[in-house]
Amino acid sequence: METRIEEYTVGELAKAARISVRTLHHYDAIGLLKPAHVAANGYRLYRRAEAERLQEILFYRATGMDLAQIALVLDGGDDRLDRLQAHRAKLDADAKSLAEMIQTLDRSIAVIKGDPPMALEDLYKPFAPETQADYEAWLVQTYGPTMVDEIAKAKEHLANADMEDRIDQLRQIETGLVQAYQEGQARPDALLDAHRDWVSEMWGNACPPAAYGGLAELYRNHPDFLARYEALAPGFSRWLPDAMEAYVAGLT
Amino acid sequence: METRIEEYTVGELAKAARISVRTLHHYDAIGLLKPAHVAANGYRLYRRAEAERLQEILFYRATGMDLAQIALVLDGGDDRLDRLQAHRAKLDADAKSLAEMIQTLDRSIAVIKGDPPMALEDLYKPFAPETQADYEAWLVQTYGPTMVDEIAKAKEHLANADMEDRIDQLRQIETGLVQAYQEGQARPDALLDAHRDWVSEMWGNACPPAAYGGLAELYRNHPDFLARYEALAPGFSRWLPDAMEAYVAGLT
DNA sequence: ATCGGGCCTCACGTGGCGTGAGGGTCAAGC
DNA sequence: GCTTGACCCTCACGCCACGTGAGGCCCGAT
Repeated sequence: METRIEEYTVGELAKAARISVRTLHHYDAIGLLKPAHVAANGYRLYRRAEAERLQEILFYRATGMDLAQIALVLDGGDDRLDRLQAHRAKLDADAKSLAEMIQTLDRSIAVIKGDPPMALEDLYKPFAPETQADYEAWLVQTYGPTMVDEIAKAKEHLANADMEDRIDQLRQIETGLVQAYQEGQARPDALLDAHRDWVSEMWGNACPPAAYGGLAELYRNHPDFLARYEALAPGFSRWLPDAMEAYVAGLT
Repeated sequence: METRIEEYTVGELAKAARISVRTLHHYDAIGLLKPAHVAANGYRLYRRAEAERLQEILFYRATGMDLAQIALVLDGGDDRLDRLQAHRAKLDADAKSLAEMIQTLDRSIAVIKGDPPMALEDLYKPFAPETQADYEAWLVQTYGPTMVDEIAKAKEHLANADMEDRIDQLRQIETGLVQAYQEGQARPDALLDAHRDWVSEMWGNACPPAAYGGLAELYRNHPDFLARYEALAPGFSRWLPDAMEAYVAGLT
């Protein structure tokens, strides 16, 4: 009873690792995992070294790494750590955009369900809790802390009764903008003037073009605004920031 | 001066929507967005209705929805809400698996950096904070609250000095298992007997086969365990749960 | 000799486009 | 009226990680 060297066929290895035979063929084809040798009949034969390498491959695959990167991590030189951290950064970015998608979708679902689409009052009085943080971060980064303080002061001047009036004004401006969008107007500059004035008053009588452009960016990316403007008319949430930026560009 | 009906060519629409012409061709090809009509020269011509539909498409695309689903959401009947919620559920699942990937990868990076790979003491004394929650949730779901209480009681009997001894024992068992793995042993039953005994004592002298199998599942999925066992030997983190389950299956 | 279950090599399909190749169309300037 | 350059068109292959046959060889058991 002679002891053969321990070797696995594709089927055996695939079963042990709970993957498909095709996957092993694929890894062979792209050079990621070659069999220890190929028998005369063409059969691929793997040994323990290959089985271990396969497990490593699957471990990294389970973290979402693509096969080319896995090959580099396993065979590359000293920069394993760099590559892993690069991958880690990518996962972070993915997680971030996923979180944004979820928020946007949630708002949309709420709107369709008939829940009030995040009342204007909440968006602007002064700003919703989550919105507030993003918004202030952006303000500070762009204009420094002074601006934020000024806005805070300006807001205190607005009594509640005033606020309702102002919200009504904004609603009218927005209705006009939606009409402009639906009629296909290219440059609703008069309405945007009014909008910028409105924002300006909210910000303590200052809204330089760059700030208005920044606000466009905020509208484009923030789930609360996105869902609210999308609810006004399909496509409006994407049109408005574009129009705002075109308007800013036109302010010579 | 006759007023032509407002129409956009592919290039104009693409530029306005900040997408590529190819994308419009693609949407036409799959029937997601057809031009209002095609001119005699073969040019695609879009009107405002199509422009709005495009904006809707892009809005949903930005939430990660695939084109077939978008078509259903836009053209389908009353089940818009269902489809949106189904998509929402998928995003949740994605987010969950992404979070697991990130944790696993983080542990691995920490190990490579030379940080202690999450000390055994922390994993088992009694359990790390995060691990604890998952673990208890699983225990409760599987065995009911009684079991959890019993384990808590059993743990109190273990003084700190005892604990160090026990950790040493576990380390020896694990070293043996790693050897078994690297030598390609198919059924390291004796070692797994020892391991189950060890676990059993931790759990107040009870570790039925099903519970041991459940532990295998925990090892297979939990980032802390994954990274720790992967650190012992490449591939070991995947081999061990398999071996544990085979062992359980063999307990007739 | 036959049968069932491996193993092999093509080779196309998936999704959402990118990126040419090769060729018609249109407004403007000469 | 002719050229130029910026549009437009239709194929058609490439990407990534395999799934899923199709068609055929190999091997041990009956």
